Amino acid sequence: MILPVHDLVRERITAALERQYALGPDAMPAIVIDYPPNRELGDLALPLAFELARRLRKAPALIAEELAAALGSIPGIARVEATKGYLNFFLDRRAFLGERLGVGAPPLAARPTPGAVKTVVEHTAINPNKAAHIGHLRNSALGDTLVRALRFRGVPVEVQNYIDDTGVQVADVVVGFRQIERQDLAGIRAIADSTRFDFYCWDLYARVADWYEADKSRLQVRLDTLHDIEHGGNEVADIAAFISDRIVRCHLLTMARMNVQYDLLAWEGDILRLHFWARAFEILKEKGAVFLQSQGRLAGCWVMPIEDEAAPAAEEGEAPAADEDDSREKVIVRSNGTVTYVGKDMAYQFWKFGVLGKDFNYRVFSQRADGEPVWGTCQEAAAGEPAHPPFGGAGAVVNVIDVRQSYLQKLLKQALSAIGHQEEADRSVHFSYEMVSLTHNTARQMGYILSPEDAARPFVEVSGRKGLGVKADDLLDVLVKKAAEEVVKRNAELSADEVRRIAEAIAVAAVRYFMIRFSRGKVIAFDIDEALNFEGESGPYLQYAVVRANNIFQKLRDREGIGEAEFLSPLSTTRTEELTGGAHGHDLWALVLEAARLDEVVDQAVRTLEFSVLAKYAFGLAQMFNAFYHRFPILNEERDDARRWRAGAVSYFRNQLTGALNLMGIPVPPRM
RNA sequence: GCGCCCUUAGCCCAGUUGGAUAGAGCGCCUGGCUACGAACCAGGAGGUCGCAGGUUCGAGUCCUGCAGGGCGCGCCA
Repeated sequence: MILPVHDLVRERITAALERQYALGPDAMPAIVIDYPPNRELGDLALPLAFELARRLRKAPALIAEELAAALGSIPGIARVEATKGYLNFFLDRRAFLGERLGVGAPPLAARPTPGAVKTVVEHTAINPNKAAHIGHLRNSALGDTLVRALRFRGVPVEVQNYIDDTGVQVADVVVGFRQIERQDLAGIRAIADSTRFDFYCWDLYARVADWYEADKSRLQVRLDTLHDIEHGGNEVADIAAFISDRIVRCHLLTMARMNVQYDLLAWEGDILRLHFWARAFEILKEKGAVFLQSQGRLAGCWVMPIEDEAAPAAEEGEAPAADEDDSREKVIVRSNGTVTYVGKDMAYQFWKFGVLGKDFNYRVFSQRADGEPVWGTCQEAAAGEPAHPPFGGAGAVVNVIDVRQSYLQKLLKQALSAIGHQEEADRSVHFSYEMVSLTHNTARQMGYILSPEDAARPFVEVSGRKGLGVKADDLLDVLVKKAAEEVVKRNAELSADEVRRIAEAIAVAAVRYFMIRFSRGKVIAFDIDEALNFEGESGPYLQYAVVRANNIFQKLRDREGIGEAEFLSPLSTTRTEELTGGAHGHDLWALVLEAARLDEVVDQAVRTLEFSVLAKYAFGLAQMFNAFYHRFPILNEERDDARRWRAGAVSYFRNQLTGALNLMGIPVPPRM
């Protein structure tokens, strides 16, 4: 962990600037900490002198030298050099690695995360009417990694999964069962008990689309069904409830394969039945956030004015374009009195922040693999569990939803602001990401016939098409099968069960790494062959690096009967030539320093919601280890001091990369 | 029409609040297994960072304009 060192350096620099140049708190520049291009130049680099040159009317090189002299000794810092205007810090290598291996002085206390308020993260939110597809995997991989990263930083997190059980998607499957298959609840239950129900509905949903297509008048059936579902208390509603319950359970199993878990499932039906919207509507009206439009094409609708932040009010010279009469309004309640999708979302968002003044009832929906309960909202107090944990009431909310929802997410912030909760609006974050498509090659492999329109584009958009797409479980199954073949090739003695478990872990790594490695604003084209290629930059590559490191200590136990901790404990008194001097001291140290940057990288990833930096960091670290491993013998090294320092570096690297993988939800198999 | 995003090697992508010589992977070429396992490593070829201005000691990174591409802007969800 490097951030405590950063903090100490900043603290000392600030003090030195005060002493040397009488800079007050207001004049203090931001202290940037970089890394020099190589370890011979130092371990931390501060371009501070360039920043101060103009203000102090001095050459950067001179300022750097003065600061280096003024700093005095800093615990953990061996020396400070001024080079070409940079202020370069050299860490005390023995103390640094010793602390992190627990064989020397206790490490600097990690700083508390500033503003660590309870954070609600909502992700996944798959329509509960068919199997999860490949696009959902990007959502849950990003969302779950965010959750893990926040918890790593000490932020209390509540993971919610929103279940839209009252929308047209569920209604369509209900229509399919009743109109096409002529099934009643009992018949559907029998199907659910005897098939992969989410797969069954996947196909049925496609058939319903065709059924509508064949006779457009049938769309009236959909409307009637939707109406029945919203009303409740009839068999149609019971069927819808049954279907969404069963499909959600399928989704939870799929996500569990990916090591994704939830604390609470929030059901849209409960938001309706508990009249969350009615309460939110009262608040919106009370605060004047919405008004009843009396004229124009939106007459009779309750609307919210849309702020156009593109027209800055700062320009006072010109009158705002109010006379254009295009001041935009978003319909919240239709003229027929029903609430729109946005309205329901506003009520849910208000509840998340604890500003709605109402709460759900809660029941245990299912059990996670780790034994913890997954809670679900429910309507009836009688059906609820009185002793439930507190839900909602967050200080910050992150909604993980694809970029197409940007407009609506912006409206949620505006609504919070409009009802006088500016702080909640500021802490209402849309974690957006681009879509997942397929490469042409993969689309063909999945049996698509490419239209001329598709062929003209660089990739094939499929997740929006009814009944098309790649099912998440199918993808995982293919990956597991392929991984198992590779494992068997290399470990002929393993049992089928062991191979299966290892292959599952590899498949998870392949998918989760692929979903994380691209920056979120980029459309990614999923390619089966690339995902199946376990060479190069991939999740399995990372796992392999850790497995290799673990094997070293396994060999140590097998050959010499010595445990890892015992082997490393003499390091506090071992001579440090291997670590500090010699021709290759920098190689070993570079690995240690890079491994230490995990906390800094996580910090950056959370700040920018950009988890590709975590993926790339982990990959670079693994590469660095593989090169080191190849170049330097560890157990086979003859000099005892070199042997132990190398093992120490490997041990620390292994701990840190394992931690990075854990943040990405990637497990480390015992062998590969 | 308005708004947001993308444009870096043949392909696919990293590049931190602006910092030292623009980096990986794939593909191509050359070389390396004596198990701390080669799902690996070493080396090579490959660059006008979309274009044009600007700010700065310093710009792939910030600002303005332009071009190409994607997405959004429903009394759908």
